[in-house]
Amino acid sequence: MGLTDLVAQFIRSALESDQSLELRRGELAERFGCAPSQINYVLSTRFSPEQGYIVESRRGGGGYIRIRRVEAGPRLMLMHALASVGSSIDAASAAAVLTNLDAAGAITPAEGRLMAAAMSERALAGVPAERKGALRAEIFKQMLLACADAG
Amino acid sequence: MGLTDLVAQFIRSALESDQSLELRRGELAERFGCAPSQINYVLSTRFSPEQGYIVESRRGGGGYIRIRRVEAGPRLMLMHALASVGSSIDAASAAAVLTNLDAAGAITPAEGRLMAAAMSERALAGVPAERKGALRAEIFKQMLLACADAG
DNA sequence: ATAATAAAGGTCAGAAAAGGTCAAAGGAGG
DNA sequence: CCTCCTTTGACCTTTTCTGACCTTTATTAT
Repeated sequence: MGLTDLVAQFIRSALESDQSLELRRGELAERFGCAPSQINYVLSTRFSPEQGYIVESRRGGGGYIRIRRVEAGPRLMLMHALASVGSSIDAASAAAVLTNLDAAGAITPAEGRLMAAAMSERALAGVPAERKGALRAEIFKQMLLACADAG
Repeated sequence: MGLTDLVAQFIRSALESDQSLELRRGELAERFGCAPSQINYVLSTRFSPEQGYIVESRRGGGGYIRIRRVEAGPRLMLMHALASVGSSIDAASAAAVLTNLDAAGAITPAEGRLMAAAMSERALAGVPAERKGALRAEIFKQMLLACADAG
């Protein structure tokens, strides 16, 4: 497992016991023997708002980084997801939304994988680049509606 | 025996002891003294979904290729369905396939609805008629693969 | 008070480390 | 010779990681 995933795992497990966690970028970097900016990379790729996290920070002496997990009810999350899709979306963002929905229990892991597959670059290869995002959004919305229907 | 079959043999025997195997494309290529892209050729001609294998990969630092054999049962049925889809399919035929899979217990009703929604006329509105069938087939196959992936 | 200094964290470009694609050359068999 | 399967190489995309440089905040010296 790469450094990024190690750090991400460390943070996730810390978030399991406490619902919000505060840390020092420098300390964490030192603990994992990496460049401090690596921590920013982990945060931006693994703890984005789309994935259901809020990250706040403060610079200067006594600075810190605070990470919080945000969760709403399943129903609300589905609606919120539907609204957030808009008229175009890329595969990575869609996957992040799905991760979030799964974590909140709004969809099952199997449903998440299914939807991700339907919208993957692979599935939509052959669609002109300029139309891909819009098509993905349309498919996504139809699937989310089907989910909301079932639930 | 050609290179392709040698590599295929190597992978198959590794899959005999372990049900899933993870490897580095570069390493394998080096071991067999061939171009890395040769590995892709082996995988696509000898370890396709139609042949009962699921291949996943990841690029970038720490990247890998994972190969899994699908055993008999519902999963294999999904693979067969996948093989039957072909390069183009209309919504009605897709629905028929889904009905069969559901009846056979290979997918849940919820998964069926989800897939149907992803391939619905509604979702694919805006796609030129002459491309719609091919796109639906591609999406369908990716979704079936994702289903087989689960578990 | 003000100015300098120290102590955080932020950004971004670029190198490095994988794997992917595709067209074209090579070979074996009919 | 012709066709199909193999094999390669050039070029591409994705993901990770680092280092140089920047901004913000707190503390300390004048």
